[in-house]
Amino acid sequence: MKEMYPKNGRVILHVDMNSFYASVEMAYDPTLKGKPLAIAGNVEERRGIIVTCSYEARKFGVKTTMPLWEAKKLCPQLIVKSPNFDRYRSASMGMFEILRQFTEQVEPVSIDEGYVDISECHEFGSPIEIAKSIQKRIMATLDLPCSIGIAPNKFLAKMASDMKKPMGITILRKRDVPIVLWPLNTNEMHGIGKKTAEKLTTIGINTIGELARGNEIQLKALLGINGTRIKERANGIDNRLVDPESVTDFKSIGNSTTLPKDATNQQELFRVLESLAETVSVRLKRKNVLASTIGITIRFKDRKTITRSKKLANPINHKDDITMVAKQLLLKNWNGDAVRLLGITGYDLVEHDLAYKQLDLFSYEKDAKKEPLLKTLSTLREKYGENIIENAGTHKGDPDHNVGTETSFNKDFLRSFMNSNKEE
DNA sequence: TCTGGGGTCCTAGGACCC
DNA sequence: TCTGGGGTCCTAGGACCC
Repeated sequence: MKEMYPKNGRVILHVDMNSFYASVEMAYDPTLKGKPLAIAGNVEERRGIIVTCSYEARKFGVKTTMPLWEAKKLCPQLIVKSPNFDRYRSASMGMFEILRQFTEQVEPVSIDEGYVDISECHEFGSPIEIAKSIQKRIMATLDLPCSIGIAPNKFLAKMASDMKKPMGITILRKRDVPIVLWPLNTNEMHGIGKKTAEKLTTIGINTIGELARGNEIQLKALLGINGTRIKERANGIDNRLVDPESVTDFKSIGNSTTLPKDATNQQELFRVLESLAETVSVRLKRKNVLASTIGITIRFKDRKTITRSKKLANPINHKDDITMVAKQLLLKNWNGDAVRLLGITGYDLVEHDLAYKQLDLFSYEKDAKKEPLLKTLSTLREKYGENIIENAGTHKGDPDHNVGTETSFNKDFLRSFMNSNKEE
């Protein structure tokens, strides 16, 4: 083992659940096992696509992202189920709990995959033995299959876990890279999609091997920093650490929906925004954060998609506030064309406690010119009740009307506050 | 009957400030 | 009189992944 993994070398596992949603459904209802099963969004409507499918369904050519009608044409006996995210989330939690039985150095990257740094994990045997134990334990307790890649870094572990499915274990050492990775096309590489692969062909690079030997200046000119990065990866180099904390600092929370049919009616679009805002609000609150930037996504009939966002002076997470900003963004940027999809996303997330701590600091601020803008609408609501904002807005010239004279903040503040979160 | 919904990271231009 | 250079913030879009 010492020879296999040099003293300072790391040992990273990438654990990848096999056709996760479908497997969870099969674990939940074993009569589904061995049958062609697909999980699809919008099953009742015609906009549904395949999210995941069982290996039995794949034999018929059914693939992820394929429209549902097409999948049914390929496989008429296909069993189709709507996703049940609560079920998947709890299976996912079970899976990560098992990984943490070996080490705390676990980094979830999505609901069904994660990295594990087992470099310091000596009491459970060799890397291969650990991978086997993980696989067995996940199968025994959750009835779910997974594939595991073992490598000296994240990139190689990820590439390795993809090589044998289902229930595979693959070791990919750095010295295996020329034989195993270099013959593959660049688009087989994690991090290279259609567009990048196309760009690479314009400078005569088609395989990972050609990329590994590619001209760095040329790659950088073509792809920016990513050019340098993918060349390194093609050479088996990747120094990113396994970071167990990365799950907790999420950057955005959003919700979007493809409308049952394209819409041009403003009231209809407004109602959709209200419902999206509600979901975003609930999710923000569940994670105990507020959003300082609200963005909307509009996809038109022709699939052209635009995003528009507004940075707010004050972080929010109340559904009415999110709705207000989203509606303004829509009014300002919608040209009346038929809309296919609408979405709302909150960015620049601030922890609830932090936002309130800032409030306390600023509640001593008396100088109106220094506008204590860190106060939040939600905070005001909590202190002064649900109607404060609307009332303050309606009672022109007397924003204090419903606040009471004893309150610590002044009209100037409220006015500047209203302005900062309203027009423009 | 084409093509969902959840994200992350990077780039680039303009505003603004010193 | 005819105009630099750097840094940061904000916004929009694109590529990629599951």
